[in-house]
Parts: sequence; structure tokens; C-alpha cells
Amino acid sequence: MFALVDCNNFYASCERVFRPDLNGKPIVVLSNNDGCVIARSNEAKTLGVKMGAPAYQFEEMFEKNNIEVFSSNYALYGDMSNRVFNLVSEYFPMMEIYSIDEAFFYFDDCSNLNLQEYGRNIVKQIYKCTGIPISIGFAPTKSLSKLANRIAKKFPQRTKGTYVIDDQQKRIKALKWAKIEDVWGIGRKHTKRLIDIGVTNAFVFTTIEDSWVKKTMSIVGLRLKKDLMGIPTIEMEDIKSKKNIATTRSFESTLTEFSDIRERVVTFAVICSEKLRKQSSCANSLMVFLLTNFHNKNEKQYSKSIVIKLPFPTNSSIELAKFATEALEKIFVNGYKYKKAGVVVMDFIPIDSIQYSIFENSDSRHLKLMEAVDTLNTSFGKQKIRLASQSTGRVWKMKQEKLSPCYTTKIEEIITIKS
DNA sequence: TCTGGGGTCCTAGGACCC
DNA sequence: TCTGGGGTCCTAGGACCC
Repeated sequence: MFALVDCNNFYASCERVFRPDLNGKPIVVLSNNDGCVIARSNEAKTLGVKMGAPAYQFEEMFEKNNIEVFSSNYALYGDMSNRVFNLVSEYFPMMEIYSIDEAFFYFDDCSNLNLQEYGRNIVKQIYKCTGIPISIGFAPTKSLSKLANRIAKKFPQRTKGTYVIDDQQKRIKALKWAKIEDVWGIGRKHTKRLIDIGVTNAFVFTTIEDSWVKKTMSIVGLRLKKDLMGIPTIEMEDIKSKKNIATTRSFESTLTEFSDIRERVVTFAVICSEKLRKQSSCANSLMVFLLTNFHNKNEKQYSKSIVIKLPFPTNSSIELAKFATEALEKIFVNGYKYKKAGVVVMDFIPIDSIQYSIFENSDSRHLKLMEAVDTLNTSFGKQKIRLASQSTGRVWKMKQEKLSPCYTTKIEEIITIKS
């Protein structure tokens, strides 16, 4: 049996944990730079706030309906996520963290368990210990457990947060209930193609020809079909480390000068290096991209990316910053108003399997230095030690006007209890 | 007149997820 | 004025190899 555990309206729920006065009130959480709505409490959903809505278009509406607005606080959400899944993992033998607010669990034998009761108990315990409401879906395959979870979330009174698909009748009933666009793995493009041939729910999807599915949706679609039919096809994965690491940002305003953009690209490369060192990997290649504002139809558009192969694998901030600058020089063109850039590092190898070369200029000498930099930045705050090519005085900042305290990760911001 | 067959690797782009 | 960021997997086609 698989179980999918998903936190309800996760970011909004995190904001509520230390602000019980917000229970029952509408909350939205905004993306970086306070750009778009990326999370909503149920109350905000009911009021009609759409996922991805640009915040500036809704300011009046937020005000009028007393919607509490937050900038995203990833330190808080990351920490709360760890708390939740550390606790849930005690109930199952196998866990696959799927995202910040979801994880799959698997167990071979649950014949002596009443899953409905087991799940409800977990939901209750997690809420009691962390303050985060979760939902659980049990089913014999991964995609069906996603669907079971959706049902649990949609009918909280009836399900009390847990739904189990454990026989054919329930499976078919659930599939018929699920609109095709809500099925895990079926996005906008496939929805359109499927609706064009009359497939409007998940059940009909499981009845169409394999050959059509394979041709139109590739092997991925076919696997999904089998999985929904109750044949376990999508397996548990043990994710040890990432295959790509990206740091990308929109700028607070448009930039035209090479030096301004270089400053940011260097910082992106440095952040990528830090993330690489955290997972003990070195990158063999690096990509830099640069974009104008594609929302602004009146401006000349430009978008370019470049991948460069590194002469040796590295996770040194100094080396990666240097290569990222070289890459940027190749794609930067004067005369455009740039809005976004990013650095992606790729082709990793574990740090302990690097072959150092006698002849090439490998960077083993940076290892100690980077270690020292990481230690200092951990103790004294992010980016306290920077490269000279990063900005020094005027540090550019994201717009984060509604940031909540880091209740669980900064000692100065911990809650005070008056008794 | 007539021009094989079987691979690998890389890249760009598409589709999806949260 | 203002529109996020970070991932995964798959396929087709080109270049190259023997």
C-alpha cells in the first residue's frame, strides 16, 4: 500500500501556527518580490483569490476582505516541513519526500491495520505536535494515493482527513469522480488533447487505447494509465541528491548595464556553489540565462542561455563565479532592458570521487577556504563573507514587505509567552 | 540503375510537478 | 510601476563512431 501525506494549504497553515488569531481568517502568501499569490487558506480560496494571481492587481480586494497577506518565509516553511515529515516517518517503513509539503510512504503488509483509523490517528497527532493540518490518501498505487488524498481533502467532514482506496469499486468510483485536468501527471496540454477525444474523467482515461496514449503522451502517459488501473507502475524513489541546482531571480526593476547584471549573476553562482557544497557534489557544467520582461509586449524581447563545460568539476564559489561571468559575457547584448537572470549547475559528481589532475588547474586549494567561508556565514548570517565581485555596499534586496518572523530558526525571533 | 546497419552521445525543447 | 522559483523526465534530431 502507498500513502500520500500532504499538508493542507501548507504555507498559509505555517503562517497560522504561531498566529492563532488568524484561524478562520483568509490568508494569502506571495512569491518572491511579493509578485504572485502562491498559497491561499480555504477562506481566501472561497473569496475567489486565484493561484498565481499578480498581487498588485488584487491589492484592493485584499484590503476590502481583510485578507492577511504574507511574503514567503522559506526558512519557516522548510523547518515546519522537517518537523511534520520527521514525525510522519515514524508511522511507515519507507518514505519518499516529494516536495516541501508532500511525501509518499510505502509498506508491504498492512493486513492487520485499519488504515482509516491509522490515518486519522496520524492526522490528529501531527496537528497536535506541529499545528499543521494534513490529509492522507491510501491506495495500492502512487497515482491512486494522490487521488485518495484529493478526496480526503475535498470532503474533510466525511473523511476526517483520511481516505482509503482498497477495492475495485472504490477505485472506479474515485476515477469517475476525478476530472481529467485534476489527475496527477496530466497538465494543460494533455488535458486539451484528451478532452478533444471525449476523455473528461480519469476513468475514461483508463479505457482508451494504449497505442494512442503512448503516441500522444509518451511512455510517461502510459505508465500513468497502468498505475491508475491499479497496477503499481510508478515506483518509490530514493532521492539522495539533486541532479540540477538553480538560482534564478527576477530583478526588482529592469537592468541595462552589464556590470549590474554581472553582480547578480555572480551572486547566483555563489548561492549555487553553497547548495552544491551542502549536498557534497561538484558540478561539471554550468548554465547562465538572461531574459527581458516577457510581460511587457511593447519592449524588444531577448532571451538567451548558454551552457559551458567546466575544465574540471568544482563547487568553489570563486571558480563558479568566474565561469558564470565568462558565460554571461557571451550572451549579454547591449540595448535591452533585462528583467531576469539565473545560474543552473549540472552534471554532478560526488566530491569524494573527484580525480584531481596533476596538469590541470583543479581547485583543491579552495576546499579549505570554502569551508571557512561556509562556517562564517553559518555563524554570522548569509552572505556576510562575499566575493569582491558581488555587491558590497548597496546590497540589492527582494521586495518582502510582509515577512513574518522566523519563529523556529532565529533565536531573536522566537515567540514570547506572557503568563 | 544500384549506396547498410547498428550504435552512442549531446542538445533543445516539451511536458509535467510543487 | 508591479506578473516566482525550483525541480524531473522524455523525445527527436544531429553528429559522430565502427
